[in-house]
Amino acid sequence: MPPAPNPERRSAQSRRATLDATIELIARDGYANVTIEAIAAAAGVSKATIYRWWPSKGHLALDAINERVGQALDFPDTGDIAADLCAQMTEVVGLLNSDIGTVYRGLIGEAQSTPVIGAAIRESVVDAQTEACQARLAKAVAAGQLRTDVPTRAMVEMLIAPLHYRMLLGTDVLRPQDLPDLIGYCLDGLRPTSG
Amino acid sequence: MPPAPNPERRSAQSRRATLDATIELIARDGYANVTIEAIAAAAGVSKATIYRWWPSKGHLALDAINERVGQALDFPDTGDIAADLCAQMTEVVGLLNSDIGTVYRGLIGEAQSTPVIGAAIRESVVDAQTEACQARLAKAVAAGQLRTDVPTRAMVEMLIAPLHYRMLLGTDVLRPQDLPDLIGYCLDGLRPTSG
Amino acid sequence: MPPAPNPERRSAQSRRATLDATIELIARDGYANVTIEAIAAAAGVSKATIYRWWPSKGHLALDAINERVGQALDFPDTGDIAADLCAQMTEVVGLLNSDIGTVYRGLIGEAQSTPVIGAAIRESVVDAQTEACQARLAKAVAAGQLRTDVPTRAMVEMLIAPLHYRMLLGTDVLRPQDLPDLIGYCLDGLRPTSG
Amino acid sequence: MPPAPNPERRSAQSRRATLDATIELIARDGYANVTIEAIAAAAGVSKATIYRWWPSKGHLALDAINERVGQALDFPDTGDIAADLCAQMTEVVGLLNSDIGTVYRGLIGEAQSTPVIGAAIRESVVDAQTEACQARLAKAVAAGQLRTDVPTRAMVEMLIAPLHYRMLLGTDVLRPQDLPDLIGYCLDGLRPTSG
DNA sequence: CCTTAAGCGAGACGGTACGTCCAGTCTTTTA
DNA sequence: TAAAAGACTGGACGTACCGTCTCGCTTAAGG
Repeated sequence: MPPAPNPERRSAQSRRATLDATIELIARDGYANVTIEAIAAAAGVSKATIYRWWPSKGHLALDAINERVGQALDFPDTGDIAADLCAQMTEVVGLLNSDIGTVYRGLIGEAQSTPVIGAAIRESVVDAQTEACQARLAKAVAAGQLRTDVPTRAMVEMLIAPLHYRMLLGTDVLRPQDLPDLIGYCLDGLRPTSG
Repeated sequence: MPPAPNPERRSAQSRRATLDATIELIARDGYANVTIEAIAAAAGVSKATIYRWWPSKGHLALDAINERVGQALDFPDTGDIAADLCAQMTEVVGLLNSDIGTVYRGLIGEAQSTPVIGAAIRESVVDAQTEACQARLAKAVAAGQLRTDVPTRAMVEMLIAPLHYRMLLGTDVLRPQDLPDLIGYCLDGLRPTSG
Repeated sequence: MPPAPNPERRSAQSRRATLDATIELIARDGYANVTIEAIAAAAGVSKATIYRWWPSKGHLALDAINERVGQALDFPDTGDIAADLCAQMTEVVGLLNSDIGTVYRGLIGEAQSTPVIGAAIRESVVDAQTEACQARLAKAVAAGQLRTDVPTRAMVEMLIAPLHYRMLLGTDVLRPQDLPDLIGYCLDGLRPTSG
Repeated sequence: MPPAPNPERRSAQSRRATLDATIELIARDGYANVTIEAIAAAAGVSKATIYRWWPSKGHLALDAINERVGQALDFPDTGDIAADLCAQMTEVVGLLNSDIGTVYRGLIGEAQSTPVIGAAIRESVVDAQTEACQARLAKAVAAGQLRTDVPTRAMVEMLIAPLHYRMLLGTDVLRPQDLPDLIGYCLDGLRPTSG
């Protein structure tokens, strides 16, 4: 095992170039068709430098995504749960239809054979989003806008799963304008019965 | 290009051994960690024979799945749409939790970087299932049990997407006993408003 | 450990091209400056093929030499020991001043840090030459032309060592016309004392 | 090109540690198996410091040898040429059988592919020894103990070459007790013919 | 005393080659 | 004539050093 490198001496420029090249190449050629060597060449960086800071292509790609998305994608709270969900999910759909989305798709592909990557995706992406969404839904439940007998986690999955399904298995990408209907159908089943 | 081989002279035994080894190895080691060479060795078959009959690991794995699942998984029609959906989806969940599921997961992973495989999965697996489900839902719509203003395709996705989401991104596999609730929440939003 | 390859199926053409490229490149660039990758590229052969048949650059280079020199370099026997030695050693000097000599030098260099190569050189080159020379000298001893109290092995080294010394440590290569004097000085000390 | 470093400010301690580590590591692992990085680590010195003062591993190793051997190894002059040669060469053999010898062997190996090192070895080691030996032999010639028609340079090579030959190509190291015979055979051919 | 300029350790960097592995093609032999 | 066996080219893998570089730290000299 090599001694852990010292992050303080890390070259910011190499880091930047590597992360950028990662996203650019994966967006162009597809996750599995991109090699670490190609990333190194495109970034003008040596392979050793990449391996010094990232243990695998998966970790590198995930890092690249997280860095781009930041801690963004917070849920608004206007009181109108349908509108708020729609606003936030529209942003998500925008991301998924961008280069980031292509990288994300590839990463989920990788995760099917590399459990470590699956765990890392959950930890740094999925869980954060899920919890934020659950929080917003919980407020709606408290406000009497949603049923109390459905766990918010189940609600989240009902809303989010179709996005992933379309991205991973569909031909046509999910368009932002499809969101209101989709959300509507879900909420219809999640509202308290008036009787 | 070599002349297309004559399927009539094909060795049934080699085919069997190859398909079986494919599923066994992928179930054990994960899709991406299995090489064609390993499959050939495990099946006691030569690499050339595999390449003669399948253009890629993806096509081979897909073939192996289809052969196991057959044209099964038809939807029953007892008149009770919730019960019928639950019965069929229980079978699907059973498959996804078996070796077949592992191969299917890996295949969807592959599809993220190999569009041909994505198309092949849709053609031979997804579309058939979707259409069968749509047909059963259409009957329920006609019987006045479901709303007429929601496309059956959208209904199908609401039901099926969470299964895939859990399989591809979850830690805990979806258990059969979770199905009734899941289906219930969906149908609650899909039933005609009584007023 | 990979299964031993089957020599009968070996590609004669790849073997030829590899051995030729080895000698050519080493003669041009010097032993240590030649990489296996460069040999592979120059020979139009893949690295894997080289590693399949030779365990290291040293073994490859030694093979290349042996193949060129063959079992040649036998000692003549005209009855005149001085003339016979001179004739044979002239041939040796010719070889050492050719491409083969450059490879041989490099190989001896390698042997200084890689005992396996040293042993292989001795086994396939040095010992054969030494024994042939000893045999010729033994005849001269039996014929009363050389002292009986000096081991033939010591005689061989007295004759052969200066060639190596000049090759490995000298600036000016040893010229064929220097041989008669060199041999003469040695034999002067090795003839029976007439008194 | 960086400005030449100022030797007056050089750290004597770093120099010592580097030279010692060089000999120790090469004696243990063999010349070619020792990296500059390993020397730096073993000496507790940074790579840059080594590169600041020595242009290559070869120059470093040669420096290490010279520093150990000093200007020693002068030829005695008791009047008995055989005894004097034997005395001095015994010392040489002692050195060659020590750690220094291992380094020297490796260095000669390096010289086969790096002409600069060959020249440096000749300049700082071989030539000095040769000249000293020639000087002693010249005295013997003048004293009528050796032939006048053989260049002293040729005499030196006859004596010295077998030592190198054994060191570079032999299995068994040359033992000190072998020296008298070896020298005897040579001198037998180099003495004036009494008739 | 205080600054400055060098040598120094540490170690990150762009490269190059390593020896291994597998993809996908091809040839030879067996049934 | 399909299939088994397996050698072949090609190319990426992840590792190890190369020789260069930039960083702070120490240390001695000169103002």
